[in-house]
Amino acid sequence: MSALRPPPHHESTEMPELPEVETVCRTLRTPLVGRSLRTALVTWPRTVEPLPADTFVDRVTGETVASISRRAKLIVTQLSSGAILTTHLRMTGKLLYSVAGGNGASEPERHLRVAFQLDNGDDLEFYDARKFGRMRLLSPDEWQAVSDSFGPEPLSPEFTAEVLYDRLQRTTRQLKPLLLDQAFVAGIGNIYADESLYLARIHPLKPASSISRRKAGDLHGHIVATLSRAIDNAGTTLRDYRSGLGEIGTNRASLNVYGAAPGTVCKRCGTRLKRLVVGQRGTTICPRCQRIR
DNA sequence: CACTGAGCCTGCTAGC
DNA sequence: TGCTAGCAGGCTCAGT
Repeated sequence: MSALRPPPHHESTEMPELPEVETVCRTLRTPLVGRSLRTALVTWPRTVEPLPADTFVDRVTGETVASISRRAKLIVTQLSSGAILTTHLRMTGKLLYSVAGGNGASEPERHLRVAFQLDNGDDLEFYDARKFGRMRLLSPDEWQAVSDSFGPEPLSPEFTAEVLYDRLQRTTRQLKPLLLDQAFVAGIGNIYADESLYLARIHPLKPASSISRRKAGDLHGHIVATLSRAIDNAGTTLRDYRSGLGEIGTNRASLNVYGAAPGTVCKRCGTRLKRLVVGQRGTTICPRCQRIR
């Protein structure tokens, strides 16, 4: 048993969350809308399941991209036939536009899972080292059901402090796993959950229903501000994340706790940050600013 | 209902 | 230097 040995430090990797996915959508919109898909190639069939790869290819070939938008962490590509192509990057997925001939931002070819050639000769390529990412082709009804399964968009007008407070009142679940639950609020992942809780000075294990109206207001403000700032900075790149054009995001400099090296101290009070596991996910807090009670 | 753990995957790294 | 065990994590599903 080596339980007494200090846990090894693994450099954190970012996973695309709302700001990163939003950035991918924005960068792909201009080059992609109006283009048609001349060919499609699936090199890892599970990426497009439950459809068989050949069915996916048949259905998508010849389609034209009508629009690109984001819902939760999904890139939503509306196709001219009415079908909807959703892309979830999960951990290491990258959806990259690459100009004819050029390799998709020098990604290793062995990580290519799905590729589309466009009618102008350019390519749209889905790379994913870990193979957790998914592309799904849905009917409008299926898409509606998926979209309805998500909670409110945190940057939409409907997500007010009062709405958040009301939703928090209805459950005793721990705050952090709740924020990560896409049915509670859409698009938040490990980075922005930790950052928002830190800024609002709330312990990640606090029961949701114990949050006061005032604290809920703080949390709401910090969620909105944190996500907005990250979008302004084109997302957070620690290692893998890239925009649709292969660019890194610069939001890393704005992070307070996520990915902090061991020994890092709180910017507010100088206390050594603490790493814990909440809901099976690495979590960094300031033990002084974020008290259970 | 709230929570836990397994499974999906492979790149990376600590530790030998 | 070279090898390997184990960690990283969004999401789904099964079990308590």
